[in-house]
Amino acid sequence: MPLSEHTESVQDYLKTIFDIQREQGRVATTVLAERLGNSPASVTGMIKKLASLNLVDYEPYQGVVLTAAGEKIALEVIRHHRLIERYLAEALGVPWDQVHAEADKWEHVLSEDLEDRIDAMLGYPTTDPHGAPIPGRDGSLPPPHSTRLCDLHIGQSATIAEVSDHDPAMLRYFAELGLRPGVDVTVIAIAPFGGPLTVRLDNVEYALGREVASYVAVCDITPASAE
Amino acid sequence: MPLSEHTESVQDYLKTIFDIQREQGRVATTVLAERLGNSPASVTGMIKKLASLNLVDYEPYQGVVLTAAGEKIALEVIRHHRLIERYLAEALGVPWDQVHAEADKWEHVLSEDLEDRIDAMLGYPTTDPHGAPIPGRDGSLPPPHSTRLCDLHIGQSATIAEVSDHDPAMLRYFAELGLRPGVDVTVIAIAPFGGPLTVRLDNVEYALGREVASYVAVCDITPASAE
DNA sequence: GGCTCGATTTAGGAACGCCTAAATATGTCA
DNA sequence: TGACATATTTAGGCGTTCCTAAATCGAGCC
Repeated sequence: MPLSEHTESVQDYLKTIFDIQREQGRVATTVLAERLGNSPASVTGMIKKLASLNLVDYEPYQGVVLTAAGEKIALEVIRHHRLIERYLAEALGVPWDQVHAEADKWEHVLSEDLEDRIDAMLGYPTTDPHGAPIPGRDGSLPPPHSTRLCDLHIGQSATIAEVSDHDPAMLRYFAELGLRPGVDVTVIAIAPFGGPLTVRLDNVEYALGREVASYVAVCDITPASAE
Repeated sequence: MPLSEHTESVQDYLKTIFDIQREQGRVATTVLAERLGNSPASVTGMIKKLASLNLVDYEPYQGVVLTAAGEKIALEVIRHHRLIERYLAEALGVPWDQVHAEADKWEHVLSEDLEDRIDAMLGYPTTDPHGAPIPGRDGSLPPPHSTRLCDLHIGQSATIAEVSDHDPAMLRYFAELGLRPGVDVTVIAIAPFGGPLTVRLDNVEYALGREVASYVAVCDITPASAE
């Protein structure tokens, strides 16, 4: 059953369930409600509908998990979303803190034909501007990054793989620092008692809050004290 | 009141009312219903809503006319639509018989910011791929073309100004003929009793049905028998 | 083992945009 | 002028998605 047979609401629910599921496994009603900005009661109603469409497995009081069919649709929506983000940034110069909001609207009206044209025009990209992977047309998606910037030890270097796109203000902050996917980072110091990390980016040192650093995923990590 | 404060339905109604009004003056319920693919009863309901929003002047049993506020919104929607059509054709290579359907979906989710970026990227175009004028940001729009291809006399030449985009199959036919805005055309013969016109396009002669020729607007007409 | 608090579901309802069927207005033609 | 055909509106309803308020479940704590 193609994407377009489902309402925008259904698509948004599936996309959001997929995201939460990646982080937390089973998806609780309240968590979903909060992420979507709806009341828990409304979410229960929609969940029942999704269950009757066999898009989620629903256990009352126990939350939901996507079925294979639901996951397939979620991945199509996410593919649209990330491809559009990439296109907006690359072809139209939209700042990276704005592409998410824009893509949230566009993703629901993108035809398959246009999706293919955009994909080809961009040279079949594999990540969006925040470093998040773009699912393949076949629904393939690499596993999430296992290491965050805040997990590194002093002296370790790594490459920025992905930054969270949930807060536009944080994205503007990252942009100011030059902290973006593909850039190398080295941890210079870690203050005790949950204090800030000192990192070097492009030969400049910055102090980053521990929480902010948890929103940055890294890869290609060097062994500790390589420096 | 900005565009985005109105539902997609309202935007579609206003856009369609504007189009019909240009051709026929006051807009009858039935005509609007047919163009939108809705039942007349549904249209009456929506018309009342538009009237209560002061977007149309409604006289029961007499149809509607846009108010200044309604016209402003209609022009914004049409600007979005035609700018997107142009963008799709030019930047993404979408065939001109498909841009209309695609734009009908995209027009409702285009932010002002993105509108400006697209406008600039295209070099502030004044027409869409079918030759229809793109309203200015200020709502300005040139008057409709006064002459159609079927209005020309034998021997007259003119330039194609605009073709109707209502039928994708007809657009594909026009594309085959090389009949597109900006191309010069000369009327070689006109068969009697409503018969076909023979026209020359790019040094090739074609016979065109009278009705088809009525869907083509022309400009820069030479005096009769210039040839 | 009962209690209580937070999470979740049920109940009831609203706005929107569409529908069909039935009633009513309009305008034209004899 | 009256009757008919057509255009239009009214009445009643449906599906979707959301809401608030009230009931109910579940799990940890005393």
